[in-house]
Amino acid sequence: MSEVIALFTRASKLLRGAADRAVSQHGVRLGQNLVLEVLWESDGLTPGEVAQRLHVSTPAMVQAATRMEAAGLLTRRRDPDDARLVRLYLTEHARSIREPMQAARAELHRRATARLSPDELRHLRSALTKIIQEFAEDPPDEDHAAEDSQG
Amino acid sequence: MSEVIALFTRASKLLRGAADRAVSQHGVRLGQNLVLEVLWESDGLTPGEVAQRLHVSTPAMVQAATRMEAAGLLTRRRDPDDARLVRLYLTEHARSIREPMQAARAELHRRATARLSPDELRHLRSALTKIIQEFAEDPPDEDHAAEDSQG
DNA sequence: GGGATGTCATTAACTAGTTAACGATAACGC
DNA sequence: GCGTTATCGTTAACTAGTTAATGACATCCC
Repeated sequence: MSEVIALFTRASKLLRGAADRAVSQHGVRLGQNLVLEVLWESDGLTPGEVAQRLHVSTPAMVQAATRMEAAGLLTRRRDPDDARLVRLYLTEHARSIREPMQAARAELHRRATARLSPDELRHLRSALTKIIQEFAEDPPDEDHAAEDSQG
Repeated sequence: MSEVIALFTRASKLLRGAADRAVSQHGVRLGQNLVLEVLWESDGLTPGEVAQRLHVSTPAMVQAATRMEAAGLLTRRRDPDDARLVRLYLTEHARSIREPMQAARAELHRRATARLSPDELRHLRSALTKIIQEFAEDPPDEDHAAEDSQG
């Protein structure tokens, strides 16, 4: 049908597949690397906090944590001050793969934008941001925002 | 991180959620409407054929067919000429919701592109097509292609 | 015509997400 | 201090996708 949403779906799936293959080389599954990226920045978050940052439900994060625990990527520890809370701590191994994983992410980004001119890339970011704004209640994650700044 | 891939993922998820809510009103789940759209056009395809058109695996389509059969949306019938094949036929009910479902899809499209100028929309389609070309072995579904023709 | 090969759908086991229900623990009100 | 309420993580049941293994049926070739 070649309409925007169909193109979007297709591109999204292809990107997802490429990302999965990329991170799999380091024994990590797609989605797990997003958790890693959050915890590399701030270790010891709770499942709920990570879920919120990744825009997924808490149960999804709990299940991911269980798998990642089994894979030796993180450990759960009860918060000593509030026994309702669980805190997620990365293992030494998870910290050790930070560099190569980030290199893989950079390479994926390079490839995704390979056929786009800087101008097209700027347009794309702008369009994506507008779509996000249309559908999100929360504003679209303005770390150092993409708005119209041609970073 | 506000980089293109992150924006992409976020937009994709939001679009997916909006699409799910839209089709749910008609008792259909996300993904099922894609199957419906294929079968509305050509009823009686095999699971493998539908899977190929939707770029999903055959088992995924088989499972979707099972759920859709349980939901009264389609029936399976063995091909009389080749007993390996199963053919999927829509029920009367599935055919009856074609119009409202397509209206919902149009509305979703309208909303997704609400904040984009025609020029931005054209840029977006072009960029998405280029990303698809970068990652797909198959060319990106050229029904009446989006390439650079400013339809 | 009958055995090797190919082509289907299906099942199994998995990742990954959802909502709803549950259970433990804090925190608040009195 | 103790019951109610709120806040966590977890589990359960589901949709939706993947790859790998099965099994039924065609086809090819001899």
